Amino acid sequence: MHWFKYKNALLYGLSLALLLLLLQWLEFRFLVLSHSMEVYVGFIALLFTGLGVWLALKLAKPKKETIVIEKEVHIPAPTEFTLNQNELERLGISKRELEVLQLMSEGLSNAEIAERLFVSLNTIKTHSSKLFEKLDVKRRTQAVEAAKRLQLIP
Amino acid sequence: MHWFKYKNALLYGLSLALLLLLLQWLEFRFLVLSHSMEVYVGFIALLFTGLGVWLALKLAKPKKETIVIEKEVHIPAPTEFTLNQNELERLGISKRELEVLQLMSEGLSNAEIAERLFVSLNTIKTHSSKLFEKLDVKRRTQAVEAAKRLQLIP
DNA sequence: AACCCGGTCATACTTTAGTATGATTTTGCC
DNA sequence: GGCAAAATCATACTAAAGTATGACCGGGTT
Repeated sequence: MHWFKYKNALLYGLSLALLLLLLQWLEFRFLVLSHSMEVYVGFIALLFTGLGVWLALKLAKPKKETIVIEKEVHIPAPTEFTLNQNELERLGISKRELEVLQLMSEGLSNAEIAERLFVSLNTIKTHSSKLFEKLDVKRRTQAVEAAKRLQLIP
Repeated sequence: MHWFKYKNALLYGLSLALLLLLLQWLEFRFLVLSHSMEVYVGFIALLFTGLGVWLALKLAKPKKETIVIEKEVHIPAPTEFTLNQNELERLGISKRELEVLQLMSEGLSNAEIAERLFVSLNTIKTHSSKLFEKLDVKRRTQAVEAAKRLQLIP
């Protein structure tokens, strides 16, 4: 049924034809009746002005306005961890101290951490004490809390 | 300077006046030169059709067609916490024990937890000992780790 | 060479955490 | 009312955590 595409064109063509016919008739009438030329021409002008307006309104392409709506989508995804280097430097936390912090957050005891890093228990105690100072906390549990908040550990 | 409002109206009025003048002149010309009526009227029709189109395009409110595009935006957002009741029951963890667990995860010491819950330090020790058993861990840091993994705490 | 810093370790001590055991009270439930 | 689980508390102890202080070493800076 692709003739639908031409429906409008056909309609306009017919309308135009009808108008021309009307024009002919009017011309005849006015000439015969010897009415004034001005009225006739005025009428034509009015008529075709109307036609123009109508055509324009019908055929004018609508302006497309795109509205982008941002839709929030909650992704339970594991926001991949990226270390906050700035905070590290700001707090003056060294590489070794960060290692200790990470193992702490995994629930290891000082003794286990010492074993992992091949150093003595006392060394780990020193590291953790300095860490608590730098993180301004009192206990390892608070240290883990703070470190996670500051993006120092996952 | 409110006369600006009528600028367009004035402009259109003037244009119309000019057109009428042109009309008069054309009429004179065609009548004097005895040109055919049809050509004259056709010209008028064309002219005013154009005028109509122009008027319509100028004055009509532009048709707007809104296109809505939904754009997905990833929000690293606060994955809202929902307690895992199943795990709680499976491990046989009581309400009170869960409370203690939560305060533990906030980095509170046993003494501080006792103060918060208006009970003795020994009570908290008992609770935490039972918790470690149920969670199959040895230390509070591991307990917090495990509890977070099992969705018992945020 | 003198200096600082990070890392290491030790000793000595205090505090907190965690275990074991037993007892009493509270509470929900049949 | 009586039972069981939960909650409370105590004593006594061990283990771990945390503090304070001082020392040593090696790499990099001035």
